[in-house]
Amino acid sequence: MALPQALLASLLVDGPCSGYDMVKRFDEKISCYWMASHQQVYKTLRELENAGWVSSETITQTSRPNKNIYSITSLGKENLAHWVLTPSEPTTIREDLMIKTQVGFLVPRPAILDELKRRHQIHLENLAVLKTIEKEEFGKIETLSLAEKFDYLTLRRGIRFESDWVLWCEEAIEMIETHQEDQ
Amino acid sequence: MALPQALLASLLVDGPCSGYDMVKRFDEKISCYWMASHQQVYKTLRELENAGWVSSETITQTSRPNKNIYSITSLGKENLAHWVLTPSEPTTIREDLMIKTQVGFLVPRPAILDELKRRHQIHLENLAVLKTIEKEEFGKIETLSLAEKFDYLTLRRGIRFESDWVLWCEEAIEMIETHQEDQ
DNA sequence: CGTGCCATGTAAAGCGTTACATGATTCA
DNA sequence: TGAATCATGTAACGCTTTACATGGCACG
Repeated sequence: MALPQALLASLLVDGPCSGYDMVKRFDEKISCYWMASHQQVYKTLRELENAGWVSSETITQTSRPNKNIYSITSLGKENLAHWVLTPSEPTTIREDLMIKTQVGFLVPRPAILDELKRRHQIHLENLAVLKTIEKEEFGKIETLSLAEKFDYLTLRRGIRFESDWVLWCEEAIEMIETHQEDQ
Repeated sequence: MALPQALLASLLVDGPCSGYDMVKRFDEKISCYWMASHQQVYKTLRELENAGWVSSETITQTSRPNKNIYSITSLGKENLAHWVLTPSEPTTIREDLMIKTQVGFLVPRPAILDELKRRHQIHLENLAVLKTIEKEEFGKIETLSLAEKFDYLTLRRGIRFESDWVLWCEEAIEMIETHQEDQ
């Protein structure tokens, strides 16, 4: 629902960039709270330009395809600020793994344990990436400006989210592994 | 993507029910990991019946509309077990509040603090509901059967999820409130 | 010589939300 | 008398995913 605003926010906080660069930003940092395919990103950037919320400059390249560099306009900034003031409800959740866990008794225990361990590993890796960013970009919290603190808080949400998954996986693995059939 | 399986799982774990009842299950318990509107639920149940994964029985009522009670079939159960064995990737996240936090410096501090406090309250309330279910339905963990433990783990995921939101909101409010402009 | 990166796009199908619709009963 | 509950559905729109498409350059 708020992909346009996610793009505007990135252009504002991290500066102007091309659609291609934006996709990379999503893959790296933004993915901890938003996902988007390249098709969506390119399309939405064009729509934002039609609406006058971003402007673009084409950089002609010889040995590579041309780039369109997008920047947020003052109109886009106004719109974004206005949107920030509207309340937003928590995202609806859709987590396949929870369904699988709920009916885990249908399959052999090692099968579901393998899946839980795989997920544990994925979230450990995601967490490691985010913690590296935390260390490198937000070293001394006290010295951060207000804008940097806001940016830091989004990273903190990602770190908490991944940590929480890691802990749940550990709880689940422990509970399933130690279960005794004799009751 | 996995709404059919979510419905099958509910019919299996919590027993046969009507579309109307299923919507209530979603509102109550399932919502901690899946959301669905009544339109989606009714439609998907009909599709499941066409596929032979559920069967239905119509209960004629006089002073109320008729009910269709759906039950999972053995074919449906087989299909569900097969699906459980396929790996699933973490859900893509889409959280409006994170975008708002990231560009929170665009609006007056009280405005963003109000929104953070509102969210804090929402997650506190969600958490309270889930903890009540935990106490009432899963009192002594050691005595649970394996199937009950699997069911309990999905609830634990919901509890962790809401707790984590509460803690992040507190961290965010603290950080924004105590920030001194003098740097 | 194959794989991956750069850089952008179109088209179709599927999924989800929003709005609209019915109609009796129960409760404040 | 107005609102909420029971019980199910249709229709339109918009968002998201998946598949398909191009074409040169760099690296091993």
